[in-house]
Amino acid sequence: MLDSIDILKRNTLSVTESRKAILDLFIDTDGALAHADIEKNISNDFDRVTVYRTLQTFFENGIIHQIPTTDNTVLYALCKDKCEAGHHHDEHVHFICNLCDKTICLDEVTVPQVKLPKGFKPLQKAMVVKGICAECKN
Amino acid sequence: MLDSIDILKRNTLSVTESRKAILDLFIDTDGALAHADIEKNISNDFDRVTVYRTLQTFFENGIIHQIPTTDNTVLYALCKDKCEAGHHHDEHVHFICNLCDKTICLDEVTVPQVKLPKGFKPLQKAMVVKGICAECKN
DNA sequence: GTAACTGCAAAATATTTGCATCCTT
DNA sequence: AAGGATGCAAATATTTTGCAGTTAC
Repeated sequence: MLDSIDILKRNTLSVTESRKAILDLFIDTDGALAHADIEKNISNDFDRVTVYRTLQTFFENGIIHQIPTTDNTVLYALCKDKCEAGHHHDEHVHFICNLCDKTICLDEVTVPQVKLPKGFKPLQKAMVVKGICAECKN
Repeated sequence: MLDSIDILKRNTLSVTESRKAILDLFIDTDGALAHADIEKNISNDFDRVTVYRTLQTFFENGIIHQIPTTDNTVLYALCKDKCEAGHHHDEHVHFICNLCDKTICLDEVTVPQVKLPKGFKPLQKAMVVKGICAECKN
């Protein structure tokens, strides 16, 4: 089981209330979170600025990764063990449900290779699929 | 050759200075534009609000499509002929160059199929590849 | 002439920065 | 004790909304 304190220590980050709370929220959430989601769902009230800085720190340390969106937000989701700072292994597909609006990391589904035109050198790739998730299908 | 007036008429939108200018900018740009890019590069000065509303209108009419990003912006790019309002055929790969920072529509590269876990129903998909573009490669 | 588009003003929202204080190690 | 993290205040930036005047058809 994932433990927020473990994760922080493993990344040599000091263990503070806000970091624990935000990390716990990620652990408890089966999906991605935007800044606004965190503000809305966090138990204790932390300063908005703290949330920004915490997300930034987590991202820089490879604890969370970003998911591209088309709505002026950035979504973040927990990285799996293989992620490291600066070298994310988050090339899995992300699924956004049109009904429940959740964004789910399909960790087991890797982004397929794609043949690019001559001269293009791919370094990272991201894939986002929208549709109906397994929960809402029922 | 693409003509802004044609495009507007084809979509039964009235032909105004701002719409022509913004559309011309898209036509002249080999790549995607964010709201900020438009404000920066447009010749005449249009109100910021007009740019927002124009992008919205173009998007709703299927003239431009959105490209997901991880930086609190939305990128827009011209749709090819096959795009129609409400039913975009923009499932091509987008390439973001780490050097020149341009976002390029690889119209000829379609987003590959991907096998999702049981129960997930895909409706749309997007793929963004980062790396070095053919221009910067040299 | 009429409907639609634009610009302006202003409100609402989101993000960043500096600094003093507090907390973790 | 020292460095780093937080909260507050404030500056900056972004997006939305309402309304009056203007323009396209």
